[in-house]
Formats: sequence, C-alpha cells, structure tokens
Amino acid sequence: MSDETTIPADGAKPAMTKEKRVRADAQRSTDALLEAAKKVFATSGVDAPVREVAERAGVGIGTVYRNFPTRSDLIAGVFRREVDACVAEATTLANTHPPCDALSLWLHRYTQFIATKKGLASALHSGDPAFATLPDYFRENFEPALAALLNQAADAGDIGGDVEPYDLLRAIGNLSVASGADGAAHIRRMVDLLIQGLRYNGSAP
Amino acid sequence: MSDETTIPADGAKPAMTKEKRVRADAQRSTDALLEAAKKVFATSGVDAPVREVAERAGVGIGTVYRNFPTRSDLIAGVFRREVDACVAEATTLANTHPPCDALSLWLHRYTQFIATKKGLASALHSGDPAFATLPDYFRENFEPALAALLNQAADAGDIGGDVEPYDLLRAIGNLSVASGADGAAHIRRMVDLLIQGLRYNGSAP
DNA sequence: TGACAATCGGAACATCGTTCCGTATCTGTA
DNA sequence: TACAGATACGGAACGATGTTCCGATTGTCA
Repeated sequence: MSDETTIPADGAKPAMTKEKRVRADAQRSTDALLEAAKKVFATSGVDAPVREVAERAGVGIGTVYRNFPTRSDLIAGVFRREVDACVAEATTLANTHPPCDALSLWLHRYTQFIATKKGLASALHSGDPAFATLPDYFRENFEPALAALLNQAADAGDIGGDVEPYDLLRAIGNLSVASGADGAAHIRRMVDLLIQGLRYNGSAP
Repeated sequence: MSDETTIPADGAKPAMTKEKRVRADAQRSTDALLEAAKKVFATSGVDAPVREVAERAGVGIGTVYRNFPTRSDLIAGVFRREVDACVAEATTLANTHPPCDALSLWLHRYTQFIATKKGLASALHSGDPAFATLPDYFRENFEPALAALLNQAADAGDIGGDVEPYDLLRAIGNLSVASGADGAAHIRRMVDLLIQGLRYNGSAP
C-alpha cells in the first residue's frame, strides 16, 4: 500500500462522468489492434514485433502507440480482452445449459484460456508496471464468474457448496503448468477428475 | 537423444589433444569480460546491453563477440564460472573447517549462488541452445561437491548418510524461490532447519 | 457544408545484437 | 634480436525493434 500505482489502468470503457464520445475510427482501430494482436501473439508469441501487429491490423505504427502507449500495454490489453471473453462465456453457458454442465463446460473453456497464457508467465513477474494490475483484474473477474456457476450447481443439488472459487481457479492453473507431451489430454482428464470430486462432494455428505 | 546438440559447449579449456596455446591477450580479454559481465549482470540484470559489459571490461565490442559468439554465450559463461567458484569453495571449506561446519558454511554459500540466479530462471527454459547444457553442468559439478561434504560429515558421525545430494540441492533451490520481503533471513532459517534435520538424522537412528 | 479537433500513417530516432575488416599485437623462428 | 605469419583487437556499420513526432486526413457537430 506504499508504492501502489495510482493509475487506474482500465483498458476499456471508464464511462465515469461524461466522457467525450470516442470517434468511430478510433474505436475501430482499437478493436482491430486487439484482434490482430491476439492472433499474432498466438502465432509468433508475445515477443512478436509491434510492426507485425500494426500490419495485420491494417493500421500505421503511430496508431498502435496512440492506443497503447507501450508494447506492454498492448499485451495487457489483449490479456484483459481475453479475460472478458472467457468471463462472458460463463453467463452464456449458464443460460443455455443445466447448471452442472455449464460448470463443466466453462472449466474446460478456462483451461484453454490458461493454455494461451504460458508465454505471459514470466512477463507477469517482470516488474513492468503495465502488468501490475493484471493479477487483480484476473481475480476480480474470474472469481465472481466461477462463483456464480458453482452456486447454481450447488442450488441444483449437483455439487457440494464448500469449494472456494479462487482455489479451484488456482488449482486448474497449476495443473496446466506441468503439462508435457499429451498436455491437453492430461489436463482434460485432471479437470474431469476435479469435477467428479465436486459431484461426490454433493451427493455424499 | 534425437535433437541433442553435438556441440561440446565447454566454455573453458578443452585441453584435449594438443590445443594451440591461447595468446596471452586473448586470455586476459576473456577473464576481464567474465569478471565485468558478472558485475554488470548483478547490477543491471542479465538484460544489460553487451556494450555495457564491453566498456566495463575495457575492450571493444568485437572482442566480446570473438570470445562469446552470442550474448547468451556470455551469460552462460558467467554462469559456469560462478558454478566453478562455488564448487571450488567446497574443497576450501572442507580443508579449513570441521566436516559439519564445512557442510553448513557451504550450504549457505550455495544459497548465495542461487540468489544471484533469479534472473536466469526464465532464460534457462527459453529454449536458447546456449543454455541447453547448463542444467547438466550445474548438476555434474554441484552434486559431487556436496556429496563429498556430506560423506565427510557422515564419516565423522555428525549426520546420517541417507541424504541424496541432488535432493538437498533442489530443496534449497526451491526454498529460495518463495522468498518475500525478509528473503535472506527466511532462507537462512530454513536452511539451518535442514541442517538441524541432518544432525538429528545422525544421532537418532 | 464548414471548421475544428481528434486520429492516422509512417518517416525518423535511439538502442541493441551482431557482423566485418583494416589495424595492432603476440609468438615462434632465424 | 628482428622478422613474418597468425591471431586478436576495436569500432564503424547493418538490420531489427521500440518509441516519438508531426504534417495530412477524417470524423463530428453546429
């Protein structure tokens, strides 16, 4: 609480007070940039040149730096956007599936999110201020999302209600680190196991 | 065993067959470079520019690249040199202290070695071929050194003899990862605890 | 429609890793 | 000791990359 950065660092829409309306072209650039960066980072890794992202997005380099003052800010922006996408899917799944199915489907979706974040692991702890708020952003968004799914499944009597959402998020995250050759399959099995555990937890008091 | 590099990658003196004698100035450059790099990396981190190392060593950039074809080779060279220094100290301590004291003193010396390698952790797993042989070099040198100290202490009846040297090396390494604010002190306490454990292990069969 | 401000594009700059090559130095020999 | 060839040295130069700057362009609102 001493050296805490005072910059909000919210990469999206603050919407507080009356923010001057963003110009349409600016909004388009930001979207194209985030979309292009997501693909480029997935293909060439987070070390890919900024110019490559600019080219793929069909904008000039200057535009990149107008939207994201630093290369790290661009990376952080992609991270936040993917957090948002994954969190949004929790609601979608909850509305289109039985509680326990929704929970299971989302946890597997979450492992995919984690899988794309391998390259970021070292960057997160690099001390770069652009990444400072990312762990909080991660938790503040994922924890309520998973909590909602868990509650619905618990209310339906499918699982027990004594699981800490954050513990589960961390557990799956750690599970995904050790993945070797058949990584994806291994992770899938282990997550299924966790879900089974939740079920038993519900039926056997 | 398929994609194993065939390059020896021994940064020091091969000495096999009859190697042409190295010129005196070349040897001086290599030493100055390793010494300078050690200090620069300790001060500015392993990301410090090669030019900074060259300047501190008092040589031109060309000379850096003549001795270390790649920036990563320079880092690896410093790493090996520090391994050598730490290993050499094991012998020194064994000759100047009672077995159990030597063991204790060296383990604490080893924690210092580990402490300076934080920045390398991610580089080690980066896939850079210059770092490929480092883990082996680490183990091949440290394991016998610690084994000798453990044996001497065991022969003197100070500790039990059923500790795997490599396990101990890893344990202390892992211990050092988690260090937070009072890191050094915390590590010291934990290592002392391990040593206590070794002692009890000897007196209470 | 017109004017103002926000945005854009990309040339230009600074920093890095790395390469090249003319020059300086060392070493073994006469 | 003096010489010649081999070896090493220094640093300019190159290509890549992050970042800055500014004139040209475009969107928005009256």
